[in-house]
Amino acid sequence: MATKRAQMMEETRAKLIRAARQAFATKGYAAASMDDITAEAGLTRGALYHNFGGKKGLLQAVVDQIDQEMVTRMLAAQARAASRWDGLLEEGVAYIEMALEPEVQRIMLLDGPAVLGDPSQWPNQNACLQRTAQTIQALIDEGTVKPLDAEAAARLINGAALNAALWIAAADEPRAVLAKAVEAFRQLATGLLKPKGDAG
Amino acid sequence: MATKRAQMMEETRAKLIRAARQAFATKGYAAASMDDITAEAGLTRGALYHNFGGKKGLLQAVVDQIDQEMVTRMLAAQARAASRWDGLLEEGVAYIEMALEPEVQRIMLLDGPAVLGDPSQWPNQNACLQRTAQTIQALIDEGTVKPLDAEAAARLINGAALNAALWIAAADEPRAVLAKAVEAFRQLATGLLKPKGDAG
DNA sequence: GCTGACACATACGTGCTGTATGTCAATACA
DNA sequence: TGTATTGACATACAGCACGTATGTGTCAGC
Repeated sequence: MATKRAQMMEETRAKLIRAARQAFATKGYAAASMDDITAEAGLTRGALYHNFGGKKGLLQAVVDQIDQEMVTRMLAAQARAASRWDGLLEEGVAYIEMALEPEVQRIMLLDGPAVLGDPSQWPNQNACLQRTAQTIQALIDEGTVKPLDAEAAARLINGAALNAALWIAAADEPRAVLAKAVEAFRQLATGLLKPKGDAG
Repeated sequence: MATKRAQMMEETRAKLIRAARQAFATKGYAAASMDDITAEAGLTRGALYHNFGGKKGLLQAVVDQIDQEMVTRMLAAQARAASRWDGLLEEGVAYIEMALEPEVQRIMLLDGPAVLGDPSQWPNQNACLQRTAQTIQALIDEGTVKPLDAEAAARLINGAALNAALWIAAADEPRAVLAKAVEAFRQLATGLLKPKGDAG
């Protein structure tokens, strides 16, 4: 195998990402020290700088990993839905529920945008958002949704879900608030629907 | 006058907030050093710690000030509208437009939540959000809007506007994107409207 | 088996934050 | 009016974290 070194390197990257994910989620990006992270991974800052170029690079790697996981879950949620429209709603609800997890909230919704800038500008191009935009475009094409800019609608829908999630997570009784938020989300989303019998 | 010292203190607070606002907006919270800020204000870190307790306290003060300004502008936007429903839409549009300003974006939308936590937990209680919630509650009471949780709807609407703004600000042609976003926002918001002839 | 390259470790300098202490002016009081 | 005390602010210091520059051991190629 000509890949022994490459394999080792993948392993160290994985260990660093794992430790960083833990530290960023619990302490936040600013308060998480690179010495602690690398020590937790059984390494030193040398490995970190070699593999990720710096602290921001490590955060980027963590963000990319979580983003991928979120897309997977959104696809699963959509696949369970009866119709494409229901699929969009389920995606949104799945997004809200994922954002309840402290890890997602802290890293993806708070520190990520603050440190790396606007999510839509991330190298990964924010796969979650693209998923939603594609679904909305399909709904426009099939005539279910009003003919408006798919990306704009996706941003608004995702933004609504995002803020709902932040609200829920900070609430005293997350479960009760979740129900209210999901209900409001479903109602709000109907604004995108084309009125019945419209010429289109 | 027993207020000479108090007056001086207000002046120093104002100077520090002004300098901090400038620095936070241009360089971001993390990259803005307290030495630079206080020097710009013609003071030292001693004054800063005495008046605001630390860097986070200073950010909080800046956030509160901007929050107040935003409420003022939202009230003005609502006042110009013909109906209460239009007022809600105009508030949203005003919010989007304000979020185009780098100062608002960087401080209120990125660094603020990341450093101080969820906006709804801020001491000031996020006046912008409360405004929107009040307006929606009034619309529910008058029968224009479906009977749902006003706070939930406000969070979703504000979140949608917020993300639209982040998107616009990062776009190559902000003006063109603004038009698309505002249109999508207006359409989305109709999801809150009660269907005509509904019993309510 | 030797050499070059690469992955990672170690050491050091710099800058920033927070605190502890000092100083001077303004108020209160006699 | 003179003095004591409070409080606003300045200064000095310690600790920590980041980034870089340099060193070291191990793996592929000839």
